[in-house]
Amino acid sequence: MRTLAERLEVAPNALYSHVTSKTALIDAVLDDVLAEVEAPAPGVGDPSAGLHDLMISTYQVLLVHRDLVPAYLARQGARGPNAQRLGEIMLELLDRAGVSGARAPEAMRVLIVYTIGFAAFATRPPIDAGASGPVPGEELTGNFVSGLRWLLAGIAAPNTAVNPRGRAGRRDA
Amino acid sequence: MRTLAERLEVAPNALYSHVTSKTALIDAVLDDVLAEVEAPAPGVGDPSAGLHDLMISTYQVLLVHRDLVPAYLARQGARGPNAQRLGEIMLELLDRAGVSGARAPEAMRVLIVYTIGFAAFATRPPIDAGASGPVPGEELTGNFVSGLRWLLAGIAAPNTAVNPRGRAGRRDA
DNA sequence: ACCTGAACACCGTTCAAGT
DNA sequence: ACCTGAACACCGTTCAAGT
Repeated sequence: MRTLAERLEVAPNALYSHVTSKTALIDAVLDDVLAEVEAPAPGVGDPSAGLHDLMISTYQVLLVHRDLVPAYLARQGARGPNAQRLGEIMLELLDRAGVSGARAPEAMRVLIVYTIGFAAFATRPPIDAGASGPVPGEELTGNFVSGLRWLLAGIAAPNTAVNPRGRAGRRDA
Repeated sequence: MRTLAERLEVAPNALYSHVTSKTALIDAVLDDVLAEVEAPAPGVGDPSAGLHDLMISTYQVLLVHRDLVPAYLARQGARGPNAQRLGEIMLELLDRAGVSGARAPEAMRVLIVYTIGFAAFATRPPIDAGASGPVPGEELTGNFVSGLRWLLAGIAAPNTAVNPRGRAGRRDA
């Protein structure tokens, strides 16, 4: 807060005329950033591909403020208006991909946690405060995409549960 | 640090005779906790089931110190001896599950990020500091397991890539 | 509505000194 | 080897007061 105030050339406590707390500010910033996520128009295109693109866009957008992401993850991706909008889009895509009922919110949460988790993971410890090369964690994007595909493949598969001790998976029968 | 020192009934700076920094302490604690993860003996049992059980055990063990997990995630799961041991076990299981070469470390990282990410996500914001019911986030275990199964199914599947624009996935041809 | 100075109640960490 | 008192350089936040 003090650093931000310095950058705005005001006293630190002046910020509290605009924001109730640091946490609320971070939540607001992250949700603001989510406005830049490129979401496919509802009802058009392959839903699986739509989910694929949506999560990748989310991942890349989160990387812009990657230092704030861990806090965001711990706060369970505080639901701002933009996060809410993306949630609705995800459910629509999942529904068209054949994932509905109790499985839908589960799949959504898994995709969200995976994506935010990877963005938080990409956060490099501040080794060199000066150098500002390409966005760190960008090298991990390929890894993120691989996992995303595995996840989507598993979600799309009818019931390919990898059950530990025999007994084919049947979660909703 | 000051709270810990109080609990140990020593001055805060006394801790620095045993630990170089707060970050190092957290890393050590988390790695210590990882010692409790139940890992299957190498070479025996179904590797897919082994991975399944290993990640679930890791998830549950991390929940014990769930408030430290977000920091741990941001530090990329700092590699202590126990984390290293688990990594080797994972690679062995992946190999026996038919995942080798460049795909193996990718799959490993995906599984780790997913697991730590979910544990970090399970962290509840401290609403009620007093009440200590069952470990929070325990209700999310079912959701975690669902996602884990989807992930393992996707990893195990030969090449069921969900490619955005046609063109069947072939990552290592 | 938006800012300020001053202060409160904290942090992690270092340093010199003790035993 | 392990501890202490004192201090440094910070935090986020509140409060009363100014315009």
